[in-house]
Amino acid sequence: MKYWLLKTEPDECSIDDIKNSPEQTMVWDGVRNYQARNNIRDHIQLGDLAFIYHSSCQAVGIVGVVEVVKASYPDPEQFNTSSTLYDLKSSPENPRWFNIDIKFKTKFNRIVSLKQIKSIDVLSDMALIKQARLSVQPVTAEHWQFIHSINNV
DNA sequence: GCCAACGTTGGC
DNA sequence: GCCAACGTTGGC
Repeated sequence: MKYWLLKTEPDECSIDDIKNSPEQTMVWDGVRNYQARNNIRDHIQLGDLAFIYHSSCQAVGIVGVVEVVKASYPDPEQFNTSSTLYDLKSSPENPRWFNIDIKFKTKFNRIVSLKQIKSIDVLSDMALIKQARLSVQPVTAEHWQFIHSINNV
């Protein structure tokens, strides 16, 4: 089992939106970056866990955990000409973009803020810091556990 | 809202 | 395949 971090703008989709969805499950779509796509398509597996990270908002940081309940499949919206996610250069025979489905697991009592993460030596080599714009990124078991230990204090 | 960082596109 | 121009992300 692997660990991940998924970025989202809470105005679009927050941890509460996931929690309040039917079956507490939602489609994770809209990823249009190749490295993030590769992580979704090739590496994320059923049963993996992921942090949800709120970006571009007042309180930036990790807010909870979700579980991958469906492995990658082509995003149907890339073929929908009236969708903002439409991609002219993609085809059903050779799809470019992939979704997963995720299910709410836990919401942290307190956010683990980006500021906190940046201030902790052990976490300084997280992709979150080193590769600030990667919206779907792996998290090591060490970092995963460390962040949980912060939250539990 | 600004703007630095950086990913993508497209001409050559 | 290079790289300038352009577009987007995301912290502040």
